[in-house]
Amino acid sequence: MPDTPASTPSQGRSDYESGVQLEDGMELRVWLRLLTCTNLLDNEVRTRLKLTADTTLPRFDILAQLERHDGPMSMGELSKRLMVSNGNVTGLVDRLAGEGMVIRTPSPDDRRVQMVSLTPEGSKSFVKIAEDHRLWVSDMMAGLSADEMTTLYGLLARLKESIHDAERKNSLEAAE
Amino acid sequence: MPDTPASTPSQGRSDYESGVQLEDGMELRVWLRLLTCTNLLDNEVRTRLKLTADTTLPRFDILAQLERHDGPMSMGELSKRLMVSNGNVTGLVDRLAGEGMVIRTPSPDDRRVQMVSLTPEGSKSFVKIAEDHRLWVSDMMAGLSADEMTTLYGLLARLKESIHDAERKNSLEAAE
DNA sequence: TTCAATTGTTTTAAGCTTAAAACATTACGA
DNA sequence: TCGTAATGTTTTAAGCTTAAAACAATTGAA
Repeated sequence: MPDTPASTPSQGRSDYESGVQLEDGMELRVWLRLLTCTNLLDNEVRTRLKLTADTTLPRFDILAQLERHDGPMSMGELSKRLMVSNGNVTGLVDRLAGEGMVIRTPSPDDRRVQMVSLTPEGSKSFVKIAEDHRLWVSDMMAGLSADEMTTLYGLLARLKESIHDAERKNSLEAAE
Repeated sequence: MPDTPASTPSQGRSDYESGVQLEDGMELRVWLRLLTCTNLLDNEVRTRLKLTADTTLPRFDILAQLERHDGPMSMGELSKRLMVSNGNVTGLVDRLAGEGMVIRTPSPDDRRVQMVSLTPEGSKSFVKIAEDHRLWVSDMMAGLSADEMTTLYGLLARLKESIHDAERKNSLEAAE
C-alpha cells in the first residue's frame, strides 16, 4: 500500500494505488494501476501454483521451455530463452533435478555443455499445471467482454511501442 | 522469452509474448502482454534508479513512505503500509540506516517499537529521485494520446475488478 | 602446434522476499 | 499480582535474482 506513486514496490502485495495524489499525472496513475493488475494476477498465480502443485513460477518456466522444445536443451539455451542469467538457471535446474522433474546429462559433442531434459514425471507434471494455469488466468479475466479484451490488447501494444521508443531515444542520448 | 504462455517468468527480462501460440486464448495473450509492458517499465525504472541514484526500488519505497508521513514511523507501520513482511522491513531499514538515509530510534512509549525517520540527506535524496521517476514514467508513456490513456486506465480498472471478483469467488469455494 | 580469445557453466557475494521461529515487552484477566 | 495472550521486532532458513569471478573446454590465428 505504498502511499506515493513515486514508489513502485517490487514484490509487494497488490494495490499500489492507495496513495495516488490529486496532483499526480495520468502517466503515474496508469503506471500504478498497471502494476496493481499485474501483481494481483501474478500473486494469485504464484499462490495457486504453490498450493496445487507445490512449485514456483521460475521452475514451471523451465519445464515449459523443455516441454515445448523437442529433446534436451543446453543450460545456455535455457538461459537465453528464459532471459535470465546462467547462474540462475544453474540453481533452478539443480532444484528441479532434485525433485526428479528434469535430468542433466553431459553433451557428447562438447564437454563444456550440460543438456537438460524433462523426465516423464516432469512432463506429466507440466501438462497438468499448464492446464490449471490457463484456467486461472481465464477466470480472472472473465469480467471483461471480448471487445474490451481486444481494446486492452491493442492499447497494451501501443504502450509497448511507446516504451520501446523511449528506450531507443534514451540509448541514443547515452551513446553520444 | 518464455516460449509458452503457460509460463510467466517472474523477474525475467521483458518480452513474454514471443512464444504465444495460435491456439492460445485471448486471456493468456492479454496476460502475457500485460506482463511484458509491466516488466519493460519496471526494469527500466530499476535500471535508471541504480544508475542515477545507486539505489533500489524497495529502498526508495521506504523513503517515499517516510517522506509523506509526518514524523517518525514504527517498523510495523512501515511494514503494513508497504505490504511486505516485518523481516523485510528490518533488512531494508538496516541498509538505509547504513547509508545515512534514515535513522532508527527506540520509541519512548513502548520499548518494543523502533521508530524510523528520514535524515535530512534521506529527504533530499528522495525528492530528487521522485522527480526523476515521474519523468521516466511520463517519458515511456508519451506515445499514447490522452484518450488512449483514459481508455487504458478504465480498462485496467475493469480488469482489477474482474480479478477481485475471481478471488472472492475462489475464497468462497475454498471456505465451504 | 600452441596459446590466446571465446564460449559454456558454475560459484560467489549481495540484495530482495517470505514464513516461521525466537525474543522482548506490554496488556489483561483471574 | 501473576501468568498467559497478544503485539512488535529481529533472526533464520530457503528461494529467486543478478553481476562478476572462476573454471573448463573449444576455437582459431600465428
